[in-house]
Amino acid sequence: MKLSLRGEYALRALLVLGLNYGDDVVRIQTISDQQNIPKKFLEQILNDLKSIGAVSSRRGAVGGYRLARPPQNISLASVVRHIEGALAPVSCVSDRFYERCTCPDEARCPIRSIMKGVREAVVDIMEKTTVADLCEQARTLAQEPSAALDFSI
Amino acid sequence: MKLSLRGEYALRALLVLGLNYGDDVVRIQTISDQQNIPKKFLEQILNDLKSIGAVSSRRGAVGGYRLARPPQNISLASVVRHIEGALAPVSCVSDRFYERCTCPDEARCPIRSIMKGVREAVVDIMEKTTVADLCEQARTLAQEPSAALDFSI
DNA sequence: TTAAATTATACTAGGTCAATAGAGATTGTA
DNA sequence: TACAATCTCTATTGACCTAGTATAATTTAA
Repeated sequence: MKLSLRGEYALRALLVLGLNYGDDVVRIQTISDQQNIPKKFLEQILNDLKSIGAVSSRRGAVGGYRLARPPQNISLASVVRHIEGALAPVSCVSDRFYERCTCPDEARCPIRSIMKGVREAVVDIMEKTTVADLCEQARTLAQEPSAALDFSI
Repeated sequence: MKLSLRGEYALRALLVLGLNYGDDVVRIQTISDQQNIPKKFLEQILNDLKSIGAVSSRRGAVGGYRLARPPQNISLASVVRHIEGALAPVSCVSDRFYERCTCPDEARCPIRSIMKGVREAVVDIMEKTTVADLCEQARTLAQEPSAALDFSI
């Protein structure tokens, strides 16, 4: 049920780009340093994010990456789906990655009906959360005195 | 974000055993046939489920498996956690499989706070759903005329 | 022209997944 | 007792995936 490191890195990179939205491009090296992500690996990931139009890049001496769309327009669901595949725990309840499973009768499978619920809960959150929400949350947390954080959940 | 086949098979096997709860033991072969699960693979899985006290077995000529506890006492969460590991999408929000991640400041990580929500939603469902619920749902769906199923969701 | 950056492709070590294989232990029954 | 049916246990396999690393090419500003 876990996200790969690749997916996690993608979100963290988008967060950095989101916080710099409107400014100049951000170098891979900068993101790599700030977020402790191996640079060469990050290159691949950012390049990959171009194909869904989440980021765009400028090459050359003062090159780097920026968000290709406003941050409130990039949902976590779209990013994770592209990098990880289905959000659903089993592919027989996935909307865009549907695959028939080997159970005797899909329509009467009780596991399937439970998993539909799980999928819906996950999709709900990931679909409505955007890079803009991440940025807003980051700014809020940054102002919080560190003492208060110890008591959160 | 997906369950492995191993985990799916485990749930399907438990469903069969749940539907036979109170009766005699069920042979691996029977479960394998009913659910289209490779027999040798299923052997491993069932054996594994013994270690969390979900099932027990009888060896020998009329051997087989049965639930070791009442079905309402076996949560999907306990099974999936044992077979797959964390229910959380990132290990820094996992309760029993916690691992620090590489982000610069965990306490102020906005991705983390979103993922906490995802984890909670998943855990909520998986924790409160038991093998008994699967069985009940299976019986309900079995009575449903097939025409009605086409219109579900 | 040079340095700094992205782009592209290929490679790799290690791990996981989904089995399969085969020998062994246990038990009911003829 | 012999035997057949069953679970038990360990090992192995091939395919694929993960998390990178390596290298060379291309683009661009100064």
